[in-house]
This record gives sequence, C-alpha cells and structure tokens, in this order.
Amino acid sequence: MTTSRPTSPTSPTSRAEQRRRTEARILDAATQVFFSAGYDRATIRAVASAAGVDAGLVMHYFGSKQELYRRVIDAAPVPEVSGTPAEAAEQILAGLADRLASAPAASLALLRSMLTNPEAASAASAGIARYEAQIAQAIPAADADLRAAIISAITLGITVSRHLIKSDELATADPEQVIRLLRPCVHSLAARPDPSGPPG
Amino acid sequence: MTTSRPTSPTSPTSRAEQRRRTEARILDAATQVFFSAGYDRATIRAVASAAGVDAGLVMHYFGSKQELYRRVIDAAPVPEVSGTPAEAAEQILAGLADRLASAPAASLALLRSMLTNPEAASAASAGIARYEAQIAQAIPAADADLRAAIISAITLGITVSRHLIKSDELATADPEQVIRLLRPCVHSLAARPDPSGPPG
DNA sequence: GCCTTCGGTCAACACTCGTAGAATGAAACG
DNA sequence: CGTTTCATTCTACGAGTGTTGACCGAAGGC
Repeated sequence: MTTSRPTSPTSPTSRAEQRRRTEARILDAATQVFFSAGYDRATIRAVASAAGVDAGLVMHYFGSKQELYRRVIDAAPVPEVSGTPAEAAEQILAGLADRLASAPAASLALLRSMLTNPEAASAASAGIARYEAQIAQAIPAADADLRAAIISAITLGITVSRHLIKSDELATADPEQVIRLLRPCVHSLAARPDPSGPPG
Repeated sequence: MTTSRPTSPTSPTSRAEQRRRTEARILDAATQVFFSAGYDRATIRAVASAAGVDAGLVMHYFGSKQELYRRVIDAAPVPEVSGTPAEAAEQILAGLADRLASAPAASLALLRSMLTNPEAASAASAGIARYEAQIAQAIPAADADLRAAIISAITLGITVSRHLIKSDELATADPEQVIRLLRPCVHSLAARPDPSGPPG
C-alpha cells in the first residue's frame, strides 16, 4: 500500500526494523491477552490474531507459549516505593488508588495467570517478590519482610476483589473511601504501631 | 466381593443406595479436583478417575461440567461471624489463622476457579457475598458493607499469598505473627477507628 | 541479474477436552 | 422363569489446543 522505496539500502522499514516492530506488537498483544484471559485460556491464536499475524509466527519468534509468557512477565514494570515509612505507605496507597480507579494493571495479569497455571506461577511470583522488596526496604523493622509481604497481600486482595471478583461492594465503591479506610492499616504496618498494644 | 443377599428386597446395597453413594463419591472427588486444579484445568475425566468411575457416569448424573461445579459450590460451607465488633474481628482472625495453618480451604477453591473461568465466577461470588454479609451484620457503621468487603478482601489476599502464590515471606511465616500484625487492621475496620483521625 | 536470507502464511499433526449414544450386565419385579 | 429397569462402561465425535514443517515472496548481498 505505502509507496516504498526498494532501492534504498536502509529503507524506512528495513527487514530488521520490521521484525523488531512485529515482535513488539506480538508482545503487546500477548500482554493484553494474558491479562484478560489468564495463562490457560489465553491462546497463541488469540495473541496472533490480536497482533495481526499468524500463530506460527508467534511460535517462530518466541519458541513456546511459556516462553512468550515469561517475556511478558519480564517486561512488566514494578512500581517504585521509597522514602520514610509514612511516605512509602502513601506511595503504596496512591498506587493502589490508581489500580482501583483505572483498568486493572499488569500485576493483575500476573496474578490471574499465576493462579491458573503452576508453571506460570514460578515466573510470576518473581514479579511480586520484586514489589515486596521495594516495600520492605522502606520499613525500619526487624520483621520488615513479613510486613511488606502482608501489605502486598492486602493490596492484592483489594485489587482482586474489585477487578476480578467484581460482584463486590468493592467493585462499585469510591476508591478514595477505600483508601481512607485502608490508610491506618497500611501505616500501622509500615511504621511500628502503638507500642502499648494489645496483650500477647 | 461382599456376600450380597440378592433375595432380600432391600439389600444392604440397594440400587438407590448404591447410586446415592456413588453420586456422593463423585461430588467429593469433584470438590477436591476443582480445588486443586481450578475450573478450567479440572477435567471430568480426572474427577471420574478420582471417584473410581467412568467419565460418562459423571455426565450422566450431573449433566455437565458447569452443573457439577455449581453443585460443589452450593455444598461449600461459610464460616459464621457474630457478636460485638471486637468479637467478630477475633472470629475473623481466628478463621484466618486456621486457614493459614492448615491446608487451603474451600474458599480457595472458589477463588481459583473464579479467577479462571468467567462462568464459574458468578456461581462462586455468591459464596463470598455470603461471607461478607456475615461480617457486615456485626459492624455498627453506616459503611458496614464496604468495611466488610475490605476485611474479606484482606483475608483473601493473605490466604492467596500464602497458599497460592507461595514464594512469599508469608508462606513460611508463623501464622500467629501474621495474625498479630493484622489484628489492629481488622479491629480498626470492624469498629470505628480513632475519631480524631487523619485530615480528609 | 542471480541467489541467498528471512519475515510471514498455510495446512496439518497429535493431543485433550466435554459430551453423546450404544452396549453390558446385574438388580428388581412379575 | 422372562422382562424391564438402571447403574455403569465403552467407543467415538467434533471442537480447540500447542506446535511443526513446507511453502511463498520480497529484501539484501554479490
């Protein structure tokens, strides 16, 4: 369709460039498909169709469905958390608010796939571990790792309840109200809570 | 194998009784298979094999895979929550402690299947809604439903992180320590928190 | 201009799944 | 006894899956 100039040695769409673009397009489509369907229900043909190519090409470029999934996971970003415990807590809450307000993020894709497929689980849990490490480094407590894991689990549960289970009170709630109710929880976990706490 | 007495009108294993037993055995096997595999990865053949019968018999008795799944969900129990907010909070924490210490419960099966299959989701979310209603009735606040949903989401996130994601700090943590860290959260959600709270 | 390289498509294989229907054989009943 | 009922199994179909290899056509080096 386009007026290509075949005589040019490095044409605007050289072979290598074309390949790079197609591969990126497949990866984007795979991210979307894996998210909305989960690992098992996601099909190579669906990814190929969404990318506008043939299923065989997906296999040709990525080798296998598992390898394609691993590439998707590796490309998923991890939100940054830093500063004082209080600042970190607010960053976590802000990130959660984003996830509540907008369409579900990549982390949801990880989760759904993880719950679906045992082989996908090991690849995906690495992504969550990265997020927990981010949180843990901002918590000045001996059990920082456990606290970070709990915080991560809470945000995960909230996000899952809203976006995946849906039939929830949470699905229709105002994100800000959820955050407001959750704020003392996250802060009490990020910073050491009232030392005159309940009896053990 | 057993010395049957065919002359007896109602033999120790009459036809109706035999059918009842087989059906119950299939339902038990289905519960187990649906739990450990999720809806999609669970196969009629696996259920049949676990029950020691043929796949066709499962279809003959339950009509379809979805119908079998619905029967499994309907049979799943919901933990009771009642009393004052503080008492309810402790009951919730105790239930969570049980789920952390022992093997994953039926609720996990619901969740996994729910996340896997959209048709299974509607059947399973009813079970979670029942649990949230239990919690909400014990919370004396205008936004009791939302608070209950958040509490349910938190316990869900914790359970998922420990039993399904596994590669967590949570997977190896002492359940009591998790409960201790979580106690102020649940209590602050069940009862109204400090009225001199943070600025809106 | 010729020949290689390679992005991309097509058709097919082997497998598993849910499901349907015929076949079997023992129990219930006259 | 014969006949009917019914729990149970066997066999098979059709659809969908990941994966493969042959094939096509244009880009790129000589």
